[in-house]
Amino acid sequence: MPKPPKMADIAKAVGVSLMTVSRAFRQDTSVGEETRKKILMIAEEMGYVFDSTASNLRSQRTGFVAVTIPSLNNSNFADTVRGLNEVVQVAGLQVLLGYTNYDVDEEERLIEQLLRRRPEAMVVTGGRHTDRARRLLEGAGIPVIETWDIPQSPVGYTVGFSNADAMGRMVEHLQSAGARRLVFIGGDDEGDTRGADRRKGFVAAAERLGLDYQLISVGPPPVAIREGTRAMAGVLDAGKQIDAVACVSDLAAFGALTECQRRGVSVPDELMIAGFGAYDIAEASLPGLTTMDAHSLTIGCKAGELLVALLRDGGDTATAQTMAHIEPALRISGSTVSR
Amino acid sequence: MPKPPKMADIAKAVGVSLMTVSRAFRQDTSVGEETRKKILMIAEEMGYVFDSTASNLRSQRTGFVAVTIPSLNNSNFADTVRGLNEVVQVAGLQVLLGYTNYDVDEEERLIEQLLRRRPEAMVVTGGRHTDRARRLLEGAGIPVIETWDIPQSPVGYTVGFSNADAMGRMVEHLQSAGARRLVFIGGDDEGDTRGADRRKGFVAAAERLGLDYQLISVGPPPVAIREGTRAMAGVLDAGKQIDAVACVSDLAAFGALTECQRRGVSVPDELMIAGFGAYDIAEASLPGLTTMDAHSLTIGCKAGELLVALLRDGGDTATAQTMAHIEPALRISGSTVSR
DNA sequence: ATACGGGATGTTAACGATACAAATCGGGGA
DNA sequence: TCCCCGATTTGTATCGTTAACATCCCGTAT
Repeated sequence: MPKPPKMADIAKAVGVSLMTVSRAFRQDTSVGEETRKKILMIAEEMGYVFDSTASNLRSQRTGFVAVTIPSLNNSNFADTVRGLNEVVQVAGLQVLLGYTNYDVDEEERLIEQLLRRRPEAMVVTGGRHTDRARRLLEGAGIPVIETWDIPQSPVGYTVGFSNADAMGRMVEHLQSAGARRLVFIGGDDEGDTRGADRRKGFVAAAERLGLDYQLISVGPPPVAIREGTRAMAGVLDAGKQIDAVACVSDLAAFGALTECQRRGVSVPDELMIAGFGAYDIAEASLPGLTTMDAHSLTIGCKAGELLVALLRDGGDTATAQTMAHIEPALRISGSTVSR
Repeated sequence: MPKPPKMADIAKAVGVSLMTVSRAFRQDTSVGEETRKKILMIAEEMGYVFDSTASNLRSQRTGFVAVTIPSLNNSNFADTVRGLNEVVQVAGLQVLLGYTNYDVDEEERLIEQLLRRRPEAMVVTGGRHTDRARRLLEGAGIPVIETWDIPQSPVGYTVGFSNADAMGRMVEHLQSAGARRLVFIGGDDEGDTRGADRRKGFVAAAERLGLDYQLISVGPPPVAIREGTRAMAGVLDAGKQIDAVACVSDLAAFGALTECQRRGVSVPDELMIAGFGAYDIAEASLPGLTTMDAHSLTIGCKAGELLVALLRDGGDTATAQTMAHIEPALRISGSTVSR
């Protein structure tokens, strides 16, 4: 098999210099209309495919945006990545995605792995990192955006909200709907700071409002439908009288809901159920799930826009605010309020 | 800000040659135990981060695996990517993901975009491509794997199944469960060959078995919960007597199911509903959804294993079969059979 | 003692594009 | 007619790493 052609080969074939070919492949540089057309035509004929690896090295620009998320499945992060992707791809950037599996050590490995690729910006989920990960991020010399959290001491930029406050508002809603004895269903806190914050917010609000409460942990995140079902079964088996269940995610809430239905427990009349995240299923289930819309997609879009602006201005960071707050919205539906 | 250190700087600091540093960062090359330890220590101290862009260029290896999928949201492909990712990442490969949005022209653009990054292998969803896309894939000189389909004339390797046959089996199941008048709910075929094949399989089986049927299209894919709800509403409004609804995906089936429940139509007694894809929701809903498990995760894993093997052997393709068939499994549940 | 082998290290020249600076070419104004 | 200007094109060095080959050192077989 013959070696694939490179720019020099095109140049020879067309009868121009290497540099002219190079510029013909870029948008804005000055090349004669004729020349460019000819070059592109011959390149296509010869089956030339531009080699970014060389370009990346020489220009010191990769067009990569590195993104770390805990998990793609059973989580809102997929939406965030989608929003981010849509925004950055029109700017000619390519997302490099990595999964931390809710583990900060894994995150550290991942961040180092990704930084080797010389991304031009880094978007991470959450604000808790190992010391080394922090050092790596700070030393990388690229914009860093932390999402889904409001860290106490951010590394760089932030696009997020307070998970604790959001869950607190949910508890307030449950109280105002008449609930006095609550249960929180969530995953292990280990590594999932968002889940942990929601639990903390739940506890804080419940105590502030003088409500009776109990916490249930179902194991490592992500907390999906199955876990919600199991936890609900446990709660109902225990036989303790309760009024409302707040779940760390809509998936768990949906699992809890179906378990109730399976056992003939009427929702919301006998028991209210609340979720988190505004998944599609919250709207579709019967009854609909009351949930907290964290605007996952918007978080991604905002992060993307911020990042594109930062990269365009070339470090002229004055234009952008350091901390974007995306206020979650309470969506009340049939699982906590009779219709 | 001082420029980030490179290998040469480490070399100087440690007092060895550049090459020794380079070797120290790789696994298998011969470097003295002492020397390596010292190099790694000083590198860490100096905050050195390996630069793959240079390595990629010189070694002509990127460690990238390019993957194109129609959509990450509301689809099985997320699982396939997850499986693929898990397998290839232990081999030190990084997935480069792109979304075609169920459009072959978009796919062509994407494939070219991705090939510029010089991936070492390419995994695409489906077997239909533009001529140019095909040419690009064939000329890239890397292993190409088509998934989720069995193309008539594959570009390279295949990991998939016959969507038509799978849906045919579903129709057989519905018939044997007593259904005679069927409805198929799917998206526009435009670009979604998998959906189109399922519809074809539905039609073929229905005609073969002498069943009455009707086809409903709900617009461009992905076909999610909302679309299922809407389509079901349309069917019920039409008032025509039917026995079973087969959906192109579990999400649509779930939407259809909840719409029935909203209207008091008993499933499966008055109407059977079948989905496709074995999403979590199929198991969790009440009643459970009868579905066709296409083994999305397995498809990804198999593709990953194949690809890792191909890359290790360095083109010694004799070891691997060209076409891996992953037989879907029918999962019968409460939405088509009374329990 | 000499030759030999193999592990550890060093030297040089790429990989394929782009930054930067310099050269070429017409054409309009003095 | 000559010079200068902008548009277009060219030449050369270089991005940071690794392949390929050369060298050195030391223990062991002969």
